[in-house]
Amino acid sequence: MEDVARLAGVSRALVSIVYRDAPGASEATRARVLAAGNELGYRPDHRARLLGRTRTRLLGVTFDVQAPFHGDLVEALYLAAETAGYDLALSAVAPSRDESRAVQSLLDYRCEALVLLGPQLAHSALTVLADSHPVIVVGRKVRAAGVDVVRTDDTAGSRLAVEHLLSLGHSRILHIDGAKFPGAAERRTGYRAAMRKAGLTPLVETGGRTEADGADAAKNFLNDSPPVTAVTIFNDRAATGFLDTIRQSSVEVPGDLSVVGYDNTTIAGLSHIGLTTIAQNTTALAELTTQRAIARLTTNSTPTEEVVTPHLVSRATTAPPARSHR
Amino acid sequence: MEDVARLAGVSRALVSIVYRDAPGASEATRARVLAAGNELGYRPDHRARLLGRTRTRLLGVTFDVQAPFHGDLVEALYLAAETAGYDLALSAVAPSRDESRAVQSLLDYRCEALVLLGPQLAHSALTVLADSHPVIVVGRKVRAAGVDVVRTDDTAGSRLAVEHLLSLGHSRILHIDGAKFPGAAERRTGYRAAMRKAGLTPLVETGGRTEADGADAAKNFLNDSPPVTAVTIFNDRAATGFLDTIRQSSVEVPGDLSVVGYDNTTIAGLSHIGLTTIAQNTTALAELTTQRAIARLTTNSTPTEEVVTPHLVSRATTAPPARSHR
DNA sequence: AACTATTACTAGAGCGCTCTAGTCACGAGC
DNA sequence: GCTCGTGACTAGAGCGCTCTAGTAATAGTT
Repeated sequence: MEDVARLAGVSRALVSIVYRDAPGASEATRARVLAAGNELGYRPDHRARLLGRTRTRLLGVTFDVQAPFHGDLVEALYLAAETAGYDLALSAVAPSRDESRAVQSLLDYRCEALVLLGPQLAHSALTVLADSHPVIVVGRKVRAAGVDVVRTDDTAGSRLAVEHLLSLGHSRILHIDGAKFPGAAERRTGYRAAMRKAGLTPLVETGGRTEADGADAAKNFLNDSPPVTAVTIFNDRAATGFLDTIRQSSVEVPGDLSVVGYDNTTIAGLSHIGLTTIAQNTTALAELTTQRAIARLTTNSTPTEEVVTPHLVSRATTAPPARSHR
Repeated sequence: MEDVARLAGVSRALVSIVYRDAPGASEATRARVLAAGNELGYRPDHRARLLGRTRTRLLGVTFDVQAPFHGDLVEALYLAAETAGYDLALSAVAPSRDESRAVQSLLDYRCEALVLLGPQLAHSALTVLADSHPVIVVGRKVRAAGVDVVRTDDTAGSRLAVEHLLSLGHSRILHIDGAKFPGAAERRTGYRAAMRKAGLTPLVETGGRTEADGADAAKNFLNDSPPVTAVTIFNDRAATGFLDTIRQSSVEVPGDLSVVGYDNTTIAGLSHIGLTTIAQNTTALAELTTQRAIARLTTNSTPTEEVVTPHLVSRATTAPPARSHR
């Protein structure tokens, strides 16, 4: 920085002004400083920059390194944060690295706010964190004090799935749930409500969130062969596992059985899977997340719960029920 | 820090010593300082820490947010880096965020070394980076000047796949390659070499790295129905796409067709997929990567190429060829 | 001509640590 | 009794920025 200042014939402060795009420098010198900087290959030291200023404008994000949906969200968050003039610090959650570890490392970097993607942390832990920092939980409905929540309206999402199937003519619809994972309860509720509203009896089987969980559910399904013509499944990962197993049996999809997933991850859209699914609006989720974080940081806004409406993406795994099953 | 020092009745420097676990403090005061720190909830500011010290001990890692194999590697890297006393900074690569962006942001944080997972950067770009920092490329064979490479012996991996199939009695084996992606050339070469060594004629079809690429290859395969009894595929993602499509046809796996993938990602091991695959040793890759980074940083070691031996994981997608095909 | 505003710029403190160069006390060695 | 070494501790500069307060010069007002 010193060198750039010298080369451009200005003070260090002026260089700082130019590189921050702050007012207080004429166009001429601005150009001169940037030219000097380029010549010397100068790039401001991000750490020092953060140290010096009162606000770090750093958003800490924890994500599951194995969840494709988190990948989509992270990408959207980069975009949203950048346009708002904030920076992202990533911290991965993995089997050998739990969430509290991930969060601690973010705090050590003095992130101003914590964005937790589908966290499994206990309510108490969330409350403790929220004491000292704005905490934005994404994709999980929590009622922890002082915590912002940005999530998809999962109840509505499940309802959409059921309504789609109803409109195709199905009436015997099974739901394979996500056990205790974030969002599972709401998706179960939405399914039940939509079924009752249609005068039908809900039927729920326990599932999970991974492909293996979906495959297990499929095995049970093939064993029990319940009299259903359609299935809504907790998420796309479980749905692909389910599909994969079902397709190895004599049951045809969507001929004998329609299947609806949830999340609209990249994998659902692949032509050979062609999974009908409920799309979460990652862009909206990401934008609301950064908006909330910034509101909490810059105004005395109190935590809110933002709910984003999902929509259905119809692909190849749903069709009217076969005649024999009607 | 000031407060902790005051409470413990020592100087700030002493607090620093204690928190760095550096020599120069008696056990008694060490305990006193830590107690004071705990009471005040003190955690050293990571940014300031990095600024003050000459070495940042920060390893920058770029990874693809959608590649499950990268997820596995990142997890292993956290472990390896931590035991070596280094810290990790993650920067995601995504469709809307290219590698040079990801790398720049790491440099702004003054990472000491760059770890690039399966980078697609041009040789020239790598060389430029390597001019100013140790660069460790993981999982791609590059011959760029000054760049360390840590990778799996992909030629050997492909050979393992072919030998496994040969030992089961196959002789008509097709390879669906990974086009221009990292590792594709070596895997193709290994396949060809193993086939020739067995006196057989290599047969290669163009594939890719995603599930969709694998599914496309499967469609072509079903159209052309080449006279083969086994297929080795570039990676697990493509292999699952391939399998998924094949399983919807009348072709039985492994009855009519054996399939071998590559990477041993979590998904390959799922019971319903049961993909026979070539396992890369992520732990070894991660350890060698940090070792190399540290060697480059602390000694005047010149770049090397470290090659890790893969092994075959036999699951349910391979079996002896059906009689009709022999 | 004397005043205030505004623009362009600079000096220097401060962010929260680390680290070098010390000081001080105490015991060992001759 | 003197030096020397060692372990425990401290003072204060420095890391590379930002930011407040201030100066100098020019323009606008009455």
